Amino acid sequence: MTDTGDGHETAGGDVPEPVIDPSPSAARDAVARAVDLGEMVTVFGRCTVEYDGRAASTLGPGDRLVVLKPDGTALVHTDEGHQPVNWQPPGSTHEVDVTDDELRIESHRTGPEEHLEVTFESITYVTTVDVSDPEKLSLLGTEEDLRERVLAEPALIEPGFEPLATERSTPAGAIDIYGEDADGRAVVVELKRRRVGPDAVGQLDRYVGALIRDLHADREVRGVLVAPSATDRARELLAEEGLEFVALDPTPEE
Amino acid sequence: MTDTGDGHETAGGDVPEPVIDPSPSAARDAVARAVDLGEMVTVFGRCTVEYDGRAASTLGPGDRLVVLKPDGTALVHTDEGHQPVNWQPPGSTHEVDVTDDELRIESHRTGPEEHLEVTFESITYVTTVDVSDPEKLSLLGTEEDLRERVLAEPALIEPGFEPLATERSTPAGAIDIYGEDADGRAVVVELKRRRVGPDAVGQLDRYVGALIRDLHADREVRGVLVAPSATDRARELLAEEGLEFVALDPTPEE
DNA sequence: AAATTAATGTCGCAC
DNA sequence: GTGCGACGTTAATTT
Repeated sequence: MTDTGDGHETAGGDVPEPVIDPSPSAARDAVARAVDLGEMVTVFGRCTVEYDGRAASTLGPGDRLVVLKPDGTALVHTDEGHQPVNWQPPGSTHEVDVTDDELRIESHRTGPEEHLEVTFESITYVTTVDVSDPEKLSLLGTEEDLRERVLAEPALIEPGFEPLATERSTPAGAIDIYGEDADGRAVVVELKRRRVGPDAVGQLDRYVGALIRDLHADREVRGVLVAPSATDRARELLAEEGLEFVALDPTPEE
Repeated sequence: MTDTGDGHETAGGDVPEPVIDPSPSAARDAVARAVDLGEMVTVFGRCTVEYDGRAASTLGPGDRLVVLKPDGTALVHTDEGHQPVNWQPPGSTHEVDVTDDELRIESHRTGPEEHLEVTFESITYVTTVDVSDPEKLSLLGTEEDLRERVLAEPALIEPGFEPLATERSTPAGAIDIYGEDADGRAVVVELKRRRVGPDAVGQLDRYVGALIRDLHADREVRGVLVAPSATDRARELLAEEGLEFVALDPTPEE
Protein backbone atom coordinates (compact mmCIF):
# COMPACT_ATOMS: atom_id res chain seq x y z
CA MET A 1 0.00 0.00 0.00
CA THR A 2 1.16 3.51 -0.69
CA ASP A 3 0.24 6.45 1.49
CA THR A 4 -0.90 9.18 -0.87
CA GLY A 5 -0.69 11.76 1.86
CA ASP A 6 -4.36 12.69 1.99
CA GLY A 7 -5.44 10.17 4.53
CA HIS A 8 -6.27 7.12 2.47
CA GLU A 9 -4.35 4.40 0.73
CA THR A 10 -3.71 3.36 -2.83
CA ALA A 11 -3.93 -0.30 -3.76
CA GLY A 12 -0.76 -2.06 -4.82
CA GLY A 13 0.09 -3.49 -8.22
CA ASP A 14 -1.68 -6.78 -7.61
CA VAL A 15 -5.04 -5.04 -7.63
CA PRO A 16 -6.55 -4.44 -11.10
CA GLU A 17 -7.00 -0.77 -11.84
CA PRO A 18 -8.88 1.23 -14.41
CA VAL A 19 -7.18 1.62 -17.78
CA ILE A 20 -7.75 5.05 -19.30
CA ASP A 21 -7.99 5.58 -23.05
CA PRO A 22 -6.42 2.21 -23.81
CA SER A 23 -5.41 0.95 -27.21
CA PRO A 24 -7.72 -1.79 -28.54
CA SER A 25 -5.14 -4.45 -27.77
CA ALA A 26 -4.49 -3.14 -24.25
CA ALA A 27 -8.23 -3.12 -23.64
CA ARG A 28 -8.51 -6.64 -25.01
CA ASP A 29 -5.78 -7.88 -22.68
CA ALA A 30 -7.31 -6.23 -19.63
CA VAL A 31 -10.81 -7.52 -20.39
CA ALA A 32 -9.64 -11.02 -21.28
CA ARG A 33 -7.60 -11.29 -18.11
CA ALA A 34 -10.47 -10.07 -15.93
CA VAL A 35 -13.07 -12.36 -17.54
CA ASP A 36 -10.64 -15.22 -17.00
CA LEU A 37 -10.21 -14.36 -13.33
CA GLY A 38 -13.94 -13.97 -12.74
CA GLU A 39 -13.75 -10.25 -12.17
CA MET A 40 -16.33 -7.62 -13.02
CA VAL A 41 -15.54 -5.56 -16.12
CA THR A 42 -16.81 -2.23 -17.38
CA VAL A 43 -15.92 -0.80 -20.77
CA PHE A 44 -17.02 2.65 -21.85
CA GLY A 45 -16.68 3.89 -25.41
CA ARG A 46 -18.25 4.54 -28.77
CA CYS A 47 -19.61 1.30 -30.16
CA THR A 48 -22.17 -0.49 -32.29
CA VAL A 49 -24.20 -3.46 -31.05
CA GLU A 50 -25.66 -6.48 -32.82
CA TYR A 51 -27.94 -9.03 -31.21
CA ASP A 52 -29.47 -12.21 -32.58
CA GLY A 53 -31.47 -14.77 -30.63
CA ARG A 54 -35.09 -14.82 -29.48
CA ALA A 55 -35.37 -11.62 -31.49
CA ALA A 56 -32.72 -9.66 -33.43
CA SER A 57 -31.52 -6.07 -33.17
CA THR A 58 -28.97 -3.60 -34.44
CA LEU A 59 -27.78 -0.38 -32.84
CA GLY A 60 -25.70 2.25 -34.62
CA PRO A 61 -22.71 4.11 -33.18
CA GLY A 62 -22.99 5.82 -29.81
CA ASP A 63 -21.40 6.09 -26.36
CA ARG A 64 -22.34 3.23 -24.06
CA LEU A 65 -21.29 1.47 -20.88
CA VAL A 66 -20.75 -2.28 -21.16
CA VAL A 67 -20.75 -4.35 -17.97
CA LEU A 68 -19.53 -7.96 -17.85
CA LYS A 69 -20.27 -9.86 -14.66
CA PRO A 70 -18.49 -12.95 -13.35
CA ASP A 71 -21.75 -14.95 -13.62
CA GLY A 72 -21.82 -14.46 -17.39
CA THR A 73 -24.20 -11.51 -17.51
CA ALA A 74 -23.54 -8.80 -20.11
CA LEU A 75 -25.22 -5.39 -20.03
CA VAL A 76 -25.08 -2.52 -22.54
CA HIS A 77 -26.31 0.75 -21.06
CA THR A 78 -26.95 4.00 -22.92
CA ASP A 79 -27.32 7.43 -21.32
CA GLU A 80 -31.01 6.82 -20.71
CA GLY A 81 -33.29 4.41 -18.98
CA HIS A 82 -33.41 1.76 -16.32
CA GLN A 83 -33.21 -1.04 -18.87
CA PRO A 84 -30.05 -1.98 -20.76
CA VAL A 85 -30.46 -1.36 -24.48
CA ASN A 86 -29.00 -4.82 -25.09
CA TRP A 87 -27.88 -7.61 -22.78
CA GLN A 88 -27.05 -11.24 -22.33
CA PRO A 89 -28.42 -13.26 -19.41
CA PRO A 90 -26.37 -14.97 -16.66
CA GLY A 91 -24.62 -18.12 -17.84
CA SER A 92 -23.41 -16.65 -21.10
CA THR A 93 -19.76 -16.90 -22.11
CA HIS A 94 -17.84 -13.77 -23.04
CA GLU A 95 -15.05 -13.48 -25.59
CA VAL A 96 -12.96 -10.51 -26.56
CA ASP A 97 -10.69 -9.86 -29.51
CA VAL A 98 -9.32 -7.14 -31.76
CA THR A 99 -10.11 -7.10 -35.47
CA ASP A 100 -9.16 -4.26 -37.82
CA ASP A 101 -7.82 -2.41 -34.80
CA GLU A 102 -11.25 -2.46 -33.14
CA LEU A 103 -12.11 -4.04 -29.81
CA ARG A 104 -14.95 -6.52 -30.08
CA ILE A 105 -16.76 -8.14 -27.18
CA GLU A 106 -18.93 -11.12 -27.96
CA SER A 107 -21.27 -12.98 -25.64
CA HIS A 108 -23.00 -16.23 -26.44
CA ARG A 109 -25.35 -18.67 -24.81
CA THR A 110 -27.32 -21.76 -25.73
CA GLY A 111 -30.88 -22.73 -24.86
CA PRO A 112 -32.04 -20.60 -26.51
CA GLU A 113 -29.19 -19.77 -28.84
CA GLU A 114 -28.36 -16.09 -28.43
CA HIS A 115 -25.48 -13.94 -29.50
CA LEU A 116 -24.43 -10.40 -28.63
CA GLU A 117 -21.64 -8.47 -30.29
CA VAL A 118 -20.29 -5.06 -29.27
CA THR A 119 -17.72 -3.40 -31.54
CA PHE A 120 -15.83 -0.36 -30.23
CA GLU A 121 -14.51 2.34 -32.50
CA SER A 122 -13.06 4.12 -29.48
CA ILE A 123 -12.57 3.24 -25.82
CA THR A 124 -12.67 5.82 -23.04
CA TYR A 125 -11.82 3.44 -20.21
CA VAL A 126 -11.79 -0.15 -19.02
CA THR A 127 -12.17 -1.16 -15.39
CA THR A 128 -11.70 -4.60 -13.87
CA VAL A 129 -12.32 -5.46 -10.23
CA ASP A 130 -12.79 -8.44 -8.00
CA VAL A 131 -16.29 -8.56 -6.51
CA SER A 132 -17.48 -10.10 -3.31
CA ASP A 133 -21.11 -9.79 -2.22
CA PRO A 134 -22.32 -12.22 0.43
CA GLU A 135 -25.48 -10.31 1.34
CA LYS A 136 -29.05 -11.03 0.28
CA LEU A 137 -31.57 -8.27 -0.30
CA SER A 138 -34.25 -7.95 2.35
CA LEU A 139 -37.47 -6.70 0.78
CA LEU A 140 -40.74 -5.60 2.40
CA GLY A 141 -44.11 -4.89 0.84
CA THR A 142 -44.34 -7.90 -1.47
CA GLU A 143 -47.33 -10.07 -2.25
CA GLU A 144 -45.92 -12.52 0.27
CA ASP A 145 -46.22 -9.85 2.96
CA LEU A 146 -49.82 -9.27 1.95
CA ARG A 147 -50.54 -13.00 2.23
CA GLU A 148 -49.03 -13.14 5.71
CA ARG A 149 -51.04 -10.15 6.72
CA VAL A 150 -54.29 -11.80 5.62
CA LEU A 151 -53.40 -15.13 7.24
CA ALA A 152 -52.58 -13.38 10.52
CA GLU A 153 -55.90 -11.53 10.44
CA PRO A 154 -58.40 -13.25 8.12
CA ALA A 155 -61.17 -10.86 9.17
CA LEU A 156 -59.44 -8.28 6.96
CA ILE A 157 -61.13 -10.16 4.10
CA GLU A 158 -64.45 -10.34 5.94
CA PRO A 159 -65.73 -11.44 9.35
CA GLY A 160 -65.84 -15.21 9.53
CA PHE A 161 -63.45 -15.87 6.67
CA GLU A 162 -61.31 -18.91 7.37
CA PRO A 163 -58.19 -19.70 5.30
CA LEU A 164 -57.80 -23.43 4.59
CA ALA A 165 -54.81 -23.52 2.24
CA THR A 166 -52.27 -21.37 0.43
CA GLU A 167 -51.03 -22.13 -3.06
CA ARG A 168 -53.85 -24.65 -3.49
CA SER A 169 -53.38 -26.04 -6.97
CA THR A 170 -56.14 -26.13 -9.55
CA PRO A 171 -56.07 -27.12 -13.23
CA ALA A 172 -55.69 -23.40 -14.01
CA GLY A 173 -52.89 -22.71 -11.55
CA ALA A 174 -52.35 -22.16 -7.83
CA ILE A 175 -54.82 -20.19 -5.72
CA ASP A 176 -53.13 -17.68 -3.40
CA ILE A 177 -55.49 -18.36 -0.50
CA TYR A 178 -58.27 -20.92 -0.50
CA GLY A 179 -60.80 -20.80 2.30
CA GLU A 180 -64.40 -20.73 3.46
CA ASP A 181 -66.74 -17.94 4.41
CA ALA A 182 -68.98 -17.84 7.49
CA ASP A 183 -71.63 -19.82 5.58
CA GLY A 184 -69.20 -22.56 4.54
CA ARG A 185 -68.93 -21.49 0.91
CA ALA A 186 -65.61 -21.94 -0.87
CA VAL A 187 -63.67 -18.70 -1.34
CA VAL A 188 -60.86 -18.10 -3.82
CA VAL A 189 -58.63 -15.17 -2.79
CA GLU A 190 -56.24 -13.62 -5.30
CA LEU A 191 -53.67 -11.19 -3.85
CA LYS A 192 -51.97 -8.28 -5.57
CA ARG A 193 -49.46 -5.97 -3.94
CA ARG A 194 -50.52 -3.00 -6.07
CA ARG A 195 -53.48 -1.48 -7.89
CA VAL A 196 -55.06 -4.03 -10.22
CA GLY A 197 -56.34 -3.88 -13.78
CA PRO A 198 -58.39 -6.24 -15.95
CA ASP A 199 -55.65 -8.87 -16.13
CA ALA A 200 -55.91 -9.62 -12.41
CA VAL A 201 -59.68 -10.05 -12.75
CA GLY A 202 -59.13 -12.51 -15.58
CA GLN A 203 -56.68 -14.42 -13.44
CA LEU A 204 -59.10 -14.68 -10.52
CA ASP A 205 -61.90 -15.66 -12.89
CA ARG A 206 -59.82 -18.51 -14.31
CA TYR A 207 -59.10 -19.86 -10.84
CA VAL A 208 -62.75 -19.70 -9.82
CA GLY A 209 -63.81 -21.46 -13.01
CA ALA A 210 -61.19 -24.15 -12.56
CA LEU A 211 -62.16 -24.72 -8.95
CA ILE A 212 -65.84 -25.02 -9.83
CA ARG A 213 -64.97 -27.70 -12.38
CA ASP A 214 -62.54 -29.30 -9.94
CA LEU A 215 -65.04 -29.50 -7.09
CA HIS A 216 -68.01 -30.18 -9.38
CA ALA A 217 -69.56 -27.38 -7.40
CA ASP A 218 -72.23 -25.34 -9.08
CA ARG A 219 -71.46 -21.70 -8.47
CA GLU A 220 -71.01 -22.03 -4.76
CA VAL A 221 -67.51 -20.65 -5.18
CA ARG A 222 -66.80 -17.01 -4.40
CA GLY A 223 -63.87 -15.10 -5.87
CA VAL A 224 -62.26 -12.22 -3.98
CA LEU A 225 -59.59 -9.95 -5.38
CA VAL A 226 -57.47 -8.33 -2.66
CA ALA A 227 -55.34 -5.31 -3.59
CA PRO A 228 -54.73 -1.71 -2.54
CA SER A 229 -57.12 -0.48 -5.27
CA ALA A 230 -58.62 -1.33 -8.64
CA THR A 231 -59.18 0.50 -11.91
CA ASP A 232 -62.74 1.28 -13.09
CA ARG A 233 -62.47 -1.32 -15.83
CA ALA A 234 -61.33 -3.93 -13.34
CA ARG A 235 -64.32 -3.15 -11.12
CA GLU A 236 -66.70 -3.45 -14.07
CA LEU A 237 -65.25 -6.80 -15.04
CA LEU A 238 -65.47 -7.98 -11.42
CA ALA A 239 -69.16 -7.05 -11.38
CA GLU A 240 -69.82 -8.79 -14.69
CA GLU A 241 -68.23 -11.98 -13.46
CA GLY A 242 -69.86 -11.87 -10.05
CA LEU A 243 -66.52 -11.44 -8.28
CA GLU A 244 -65.67 -9.29 -5.29
CA PHE A 245 -63.02 -6.79 -4.25
CA VAL A 246 -61.39 -6.02 -0.91
CA ALA A 247 -59.07 -3.03 -0.57
CA LEU A 248 -55.94 -3.88 1.40
CA ASP A 249 -52.28 -2.82 1.41
CA PRO A 250 -49.40 -5.30 1.67
CA THR A 251 -48.20 -3.51 4.79
CA PRO A 252 -50.27 -1.54 7.30
CA GLU A 253 -50.15 2.24 6.82
CA GLU A 254 -48.05 4.04 9.35
CA MET B 1 -4.68 15.34 -27.25
CA THR B 2 -1.41 13.58 -26.50
CA ASP B 3 0.12 10.98 -28.76
CA THR B 4 1.12 8.08 -26.57
CA GLY B 5 3.19 6.56 -29.30
CA ASP B 6 1.20 3.36 -29.68
CA GLY B 7 -1.21 4.55 -32.32
CA HIS B 8 -4.00 6.01 -30.25
CA GLU B 9 -4.60 9.22 -28.37
CA THR B 10 -4.98 10.20 -24.76
CA ALA B 11 -7.70 12.63 -23.79
CA GLY B 12 -6.64 16.03 -22.53
CA GLY B 13 -7.20 17.50 -19.11
CA ASP B 14 -10.66 18.81 -19.98
CA VAL B 15 -11.96 15.27 -20.28
CA PRO B 16 -13.09 13.68 -17.00
CA GLU B 17 -11.04 10.62 -16.13
CA PRO B 18 -11.45 7.75 -13.73
CA VAL B 19 -10.41 8.39 -10.13
CA ILE B 20 -8.74 5.38 -8.53
CA ASP B 21 -9.07 4.61 -4.84
CA PRO B 22 -10.27 8.12 -4.03
CA SER B 23 -10.84 9.57 -0.61
CA PRO B 24 -14.54 9.99 0.23
CA SER B 25 -14.32 13.75 -0.30
CA ALA B 26 -12.49 13.38 -3.63
CA ALA B 27 -15.14 10.91 -4.76
CA ARG B 28 -17.87 13.27 -3.61
CA ASP B 29 -16.38 16.13 -5.61
CA ALA B 30 -15.97 14.05 -8.75
CA VAL B 31 -19.51 12.64 -8.56
CA ALA B 32 -21.10 15.99 -7.70
CA ARG B 33 -19.36 17.71 -10.58
CA ALA B 34 -20.36 15.00 -13.06
CA VAL B 35 -24.00 14.89 -11.94
CA ASP B 36 -24.04 18.66 -12.28
CA LEU B 37 -22.66 18.50 -15.82
CA GLY B 38 -25.06 15.75 -16.88
CA GLU B 39 -22.36 13.14 -17.22
CA MET B 40 -22.61 9.43 -16.60
CA VAL B 41 -21.09 8.26 -13.32
CA THR B 42 -19.97 4.87 -12.08
CA VAL B 43 -18.83 4.21 -8.53
CA PHE B 44 -17.49 0.87 -7.42
CA GLY B 45 -16.90 -0.02 -3.79
CA ARG B 46 -18.08 -1.71 -0.65
CA CYS B 47 -21.44 -0.29 0.36
CA THR B 48 -24.80 -0.78 2.01
CA VAL B 49 -28.10 0.14 0.34
CA GLU B 50 -31.43 1.31 1.70
CA TYR B 51 -34.56 1.76 -0.37
CA ASP B 52 -38.00 3.03 0.56
CA GLY B 53 -40.89 3.70 -1.79
CA ARG B 54 -43.39 1.38 -3.48
CA ALA B 55 -41.73 -1.29 -1.36
CA ALA B 56 -38.80 -1.08 1.09
CA SER B 57 -35.49 -2.90 1.25
CA THR B 58 -32.17 -3.11 3.00
CA LEU B 59 -28.93 -4.62 1.78
CA GLY B 60 -25.89 -5.30 3.98
CA PRO B 61 -22.26 -4.59 3.07
CA GLY B 62 -20.84 -5.89 -0.21
CA ASP B 63 -19.01 -4.85 -3.37
CA ARG B 64 -21.30 -3.22 -5.95
CA LEU B 65 -21.27 -1.06 -9.03
CA VAL B 66 -23.41 2.08 -8.88
CA VAL B 67 -24.36 3.79 -12.15
CA LEU B 68 -25.85 7.29 -12.29
CA LYS B 69 -27.22 8.38 -15.66
CA PRO B 70 -27.81 11.93 -16.88
CA ASP B 71 -31.56 11.21 -17.16
CA GLY B 72 -31.81 10.61 -13.42
CA THR B 73 -31.59 6.83 -13.47
CA ALA B 74 -29.66 5.13 -10.65
CA LEU B 75 -28.61 1.47 -10.78
CA VAL B 76 -26.94 -0.69 -8.14
CA HIS B 77 -25.45 -3.87 -9.58
CA THR B 78 -24.01 -6.81 -7.68
CA ASP B 79 -21.77 -9.52 -9.15
CA GLU B 80 -24.80 -11.46 -10.30
CA GLY B 81 -27.84 -11.11 -12.47
CA HIS B 82 -29.35 -9.07 -15.23
CA GLN B 83 -31.41 -7.01 -12.80
CA PRO B 84 -29.96 -4.32 -10.56
CA VAL B 85 -30.36 -5.26 -6.90
CA ASN B 86 -31.65 -1.73 -6.27
CA TRP B 87 -32.43 1.17 -8.53
CA GLN B 88 -34.19 4.47 -9.06
CA PRO B 89 -36.10 5.20 -12.27
CA PRO B 90 -35.35 7.99 -14.79
CA GLY B 91 -36.35 11.44 -13.56
CA SER B 92 -34.93 10.99 -10.09
CA THR B 93 -32.55 13.54 -8.60
CA HIS B 94 -29.19 12.47 -7.24
CA GLU B 95 -27.31 13.97 -4.32
CA VAL B 96 -23.93 13.10 -2.91
CA ASP B 97 -22.25 13.96 0.37
CA VAL B 98 -19.74 12.75 2.93
CA THR B 99 -20.80 11.99 6.49
CA ASP B 100 -18.54 10.39 9.10
CA ASP B 101 -15.91 10.07 6.40
CA GLU B 102 -18.23 7.91 4.28
CA LEU B 103 -19.44 8.68 0.77
CA ARG B 104 -23.22 8.62 0.52
CA ILE B 105 -25.22 8.78 -2.70
CA GLU B 106 -28.91 9.51 -2.39
CA SER B 107 -31.54 9.45 -5.10
CA HIS B 108 -35.07 10.70 -4.74
CA ARG B 109 -38.20 11.02 -6.81
CA THR B 110 -41.82 11.98 -6.34
CA GLY B 111 -44.97 10.38 -7.76
CA PRO B 112 -44.62 7.94 -6.19
CA GLU B 113 -42.31 9.07 -3.44
CA GLU B 114 -39.19 6.91 -3.53
CA HIS B 115 -35.80 7.17 -1.95
CA LEU B 116 -32.55 5.27 -2.45
CA GLU B 117 -29.45 5.61 -0.32
CA VAL B 118 -26.06 4.02 -0.94
CA THR B 119 -23.39 4.39 1.74
CA PHE B 120 -19.80 3.45 0.89
CA GLU B 121 -17.34 2.21 3.47
CA SER B 122 -14.68 2.01 0.77
CA ILE B 123 -14.38 3.17 -2.83
CA THR B 124 -12.35 1.33 -5.46
CA TYR B 125 -12.92 3.82 -8.26
CA VAL B 126 -15.13 6.57 -9.63
CA THR B 127 -15.58 7.27 -13.34
CA THR B 128 -17.32 10.21 -14.96
CA VAL B 129 -17.85 10.64 -18.69
CA ASP B 130 -19.87 12.68 -21.12
CA VAL B 131 -22.31 10.50 -23.08
CA SER B 132 -23.76 11.04 -26.52
CA ASP B 133 -26.05 8.46 -28.08
CA PRO B 134 -28.19 9.59 -30.99
CA GLU B 135 -29.11 6.11 -32.23
CA LYS B 136 -32.34 4.20 -31.72
CA LEU B 137 -32.42 0.45 -31.36
CA SER B 138 -33.81 -1.42 -34.36
CA LEU B 139 -35.57 -4.59 -33.22
CA LEU B 140 -36.96 -7.48 -35.27
CA GLY B 141 -39.20 -10.34 -34.23
CA THR B 142 -41.72 -8.38 -32.16
CA GLU B 143 -45.47 -8.76 -31.94
CA GLU B 144 -45.68 -5.87 -34.39
CA ASP B 145 -43.77 -7.95 -36.93
CA LEU B 146 -46.19 -10.81 -36.39
CA ARG B 147 -49.13 -8.47 -36.99
CA GLU B 148 -47.63 -7.22 -40.24
CA ARG B 149 -47.01 -10.75 -41.33
CA VAL B 150 -50.66 -11.70 -40.77
CA LEU B 151 -51.98 -8.55 -42.46
CA ALA B 152 -49.75 -9.19 -45.48
CA GLU B 153 -51.03 -12.76 -45.74
CA PRO B 154 -54.33 -13.21 -43.86
CA ALA B 155 -54.67 -16.79 -45.14
CA LEU B 156 -51.99 -17.68 -42.58
CA ILE B 157 -54.87 -17.53 -40.08
CA GLU B 158 -57.19 -19.48 -42.35
CA PRO B 159 -58.40 -19.35 -45.96
CA GLY B 160 -60.95 -16.58 -46.36
CA PHE B 161 -59.99 -14.63 -43.26
CA GLU B 162 -60.33 -10.90 -43.85
CA PRO B 163 -58.80 -8.35 -41.43
CA LEU B 164 -61.05 -5.33 -40.88
CA ALA B 165 -59.22 -3.39 -38.18
CA THR B 166 -56.19 -3.41 -35.93
CA GLU B 167 -56.24 -2.17 -32.35
CA ARG B 168 -60.03 -2.17 -32.44
CA SER B 169 -61.07 -0.95 -29.02
CA THR B 170 -63.55 -2.80 -26.83
CA PRO B 171 -64.64 -2.13 -23.26
CA ALA B 172 -62.03 -4.71 -22.20
CA GLY B 173 -59.16 -3.31 -24.24
CA ALA B 174 -57.88 -3.23 -27.82
CA ILE B 175 -58.15 -6.26 -30.11
CA ASP B 176 -54.92 -6.93 -32.02
CA ILE B 177 -56.71 -7.84 -35.26
CA TYR B 178 -60.45 -7.74 -35.76
CA GLY B 179 -61.88 -9.37 -38.89
CA GLU B 180 -64.35 -11.74 -40.49
CA ASP B 181 -64.13 -15.34 -41.59
CA ALA B 182 -65.30 -16.76 -44.93
CA ASP B 183 -68.83 -17.10 -43.50
CA GLY B 184 -68.96 -13.50 -42.30
CA ARG B 185 -68.55 -14.29 -38.61
CA ALA B 186 -66.64 -11.82 -36.45
CA VAL B 187 -63.13 -13.00 -35.52
CA VAL B 188 -60.98 -11.70 -32.66
CA VAL B 189 -57.27 -12.40 -33.20
CA GLU B 190 -54.82 -12.11 -30.31
CA LEU B 191 -51.13 -12.17 -31.27
CA LYS B 192 -48.19 -13.33 -29.15
CA ARG B 193 -44.57 -13.32 -30.27
CA ARG B 194 -43.73 -16.36 -28.16
CA ARG B 195 -45.18 -19.54 -26.67
CA VAL B 196 -48.36 -18.77 -24.74
CA GLY B 197 -49.69 -19.86 -21.37
CA PRO B 198 -53.05 -19.56 -19.61
CA ASP B 199 -52.79 -15.80 -19.22
CA ALA B 200 -52.96 -15.24 -22.97
CA VAL B 201 -56.08 -17.39 -23.18
CA GLY B 202 -57.67 -15.32 -20.44
CA GLN B 203 -56.83 -12.18 -22.34
CA LEU B 204 -58.39 -13.44 -25.57
CA ASP B 205 -61.43 -14.65 -23.65
CA ARG B 206 -61.93 -11.21 -22.12
CA TYR B 207 -61.80 -9.56 -25.54
CA VAL B 208 -64.26 -12.03 -27.05
CA GLY B 209 -66.65 -11.53 -24.15
CA ALA B 210 -66.38 -7.76 -24.39
CA LEU B 211 -66.99 -7.83 -28.15
CA ILE B 212 -70.05 -10.05 -27.77
CA ARG B 213 -71.50 -7.58 -25.28
CA ASP B 214 -70.41 -4.67 -27.47
CA LEU B 215 -72.01 -6.05 -30.63
CA HIS B 216 -74.98 -7.57 -28.80
CA ALA B 217 -74.00 -10.64 -30.78
CA ASP B 218 -74.91 -14.00 -29.35
CA ARG B 219 -71.84 -16.23 -29.64
CA GLU B 220 -71.23 -15.51 -33.31
CA VAL B 221 -67.79 -14.23 -32.33
CA ARG B 222 -64.76 -16.48 -32.82
CA GLY B 223 -61.54 -16.04 -30.86
CA VAL B 224 -58.20 -17.06 -32.35
CA LEU B 225 -54.91 -17.07 -30.46
CA VAL B 226 -51.91 -16.76 -32.78
CA ALA B 227 -48.47 -17.68 -31.41
CA PRO B 228 -45.50 -19.94 -32.16
CA SER B 229 -46.84 -22.54 -29.73
CA ALA B 230 -48.99 -23.05 -26.64
CA THR B 231 -48.65 -24.95 -23.37
CA ASP B 232 -50.93 -27.93 -22.64
CA ARG B 233 -52.80 -25.94 -20.03
CA ALA B 234 -53.34 -23.12 -22.50
CA ARG B 235 -54.74 -25.57 -25.05
CA GLU B 236 -57.10 -27.04 -22.48
CA LEU B 237 -58.38 -23.63 -21.51
CA LEU B 238 -58.82 -22.70 -25.16
CA ALA B 239 -60.94 -25.83 -25.68
CA GLU B 240 -63.03 -25.14 -22.58
CA GLU B 241 -63.77 -21.61 -23.75
CA GLY B 242 -64.44 -22.60 -27.35
CA LEU B 243 -61.44 -20.65 -28.61
CA GLU B 244 -58.97 -21.56 -31.33
CA PHE B 245 -55.22 -21.65 -31.85
CA VAL B 246 -53.06 -20.99 -34.90
CA ALA B 247 -49.31 -21.71 -34.76
CA LEU B 248 -47.28 -18.91 -36.35
CA ASP B 249 -43.86 -17.32 -35.81
CA PRO B 250 -43.33 -13.54 -35.80
CA THR B 251 -40.83 -13.94 -38.63
CA PRO B 252 -40.70 -16.67 -41.27
CA GLU B 253 -38.19 -19.44 -40.55
CA GLU B 254 -35.08 -19.28 -42.64
C1' DA C 1 -36.03 -28.47 -19.03
C1' DA C 2 -40.92 -26.79 -19.05
C1' DA C 3 -44.67 -24.23 -16.72
C1' DT C 4 -46.55 -20.73 -14.12
C1' DT C 5 -46.65 -16.31 -11.68
C1' DA C 6 -44.56 -12.16 -9.08
C1' DA C 7 -42.07 -7.84 -9.91
C1' DT C 8 -40.10 -1.42 -6.41
C1' DG C 9 -41.13 -4.95 -12.84
C1' DT C 10 -39.97 -1.04 -17.07
C1' DC C 11 -41.50 1.05 -21.29
C1' DG C 12 -44.38 3.06 -24.69
C1' DC C 13 -48.70 4.72 -26.15
C1' DA C 14 -53.48 6.34 -25.89
C1' DC C 15 -56.67 9.10 -23.44
C1' DG D 1 -51.25 12.14 -15.12
C1' DT D 2 -53.88 7.09 -15.41
C1' DG D 3 -54.80 2.89 -17.89
C1' DC D 4 -53.44 -0.87 -20.49
C1' DG D 5 -50.54 -4.35 -22.59
C1' DA D 6 -45.85 -5.79 -24.65
C1' DC D 7 -41.26 -7.14 -23.27
C1' DG D 8 -35.23 -10.53 -26.35
C1' DT D 9 -39.23 -9.10 -20.05
C1' DT D 10 -36.22 -11.39 -15.61
C1' DA D 11 -36.46 -14.16 -11.48
C1' DA D 12 -38.17 -17.69 -8.45
C1' DT D 13 -40.48 -21.89 -7.55
C1' DT D 14 -42.32 -26.17 -8.68
C1' DT D 15 -42.99 -30.27 -11.49
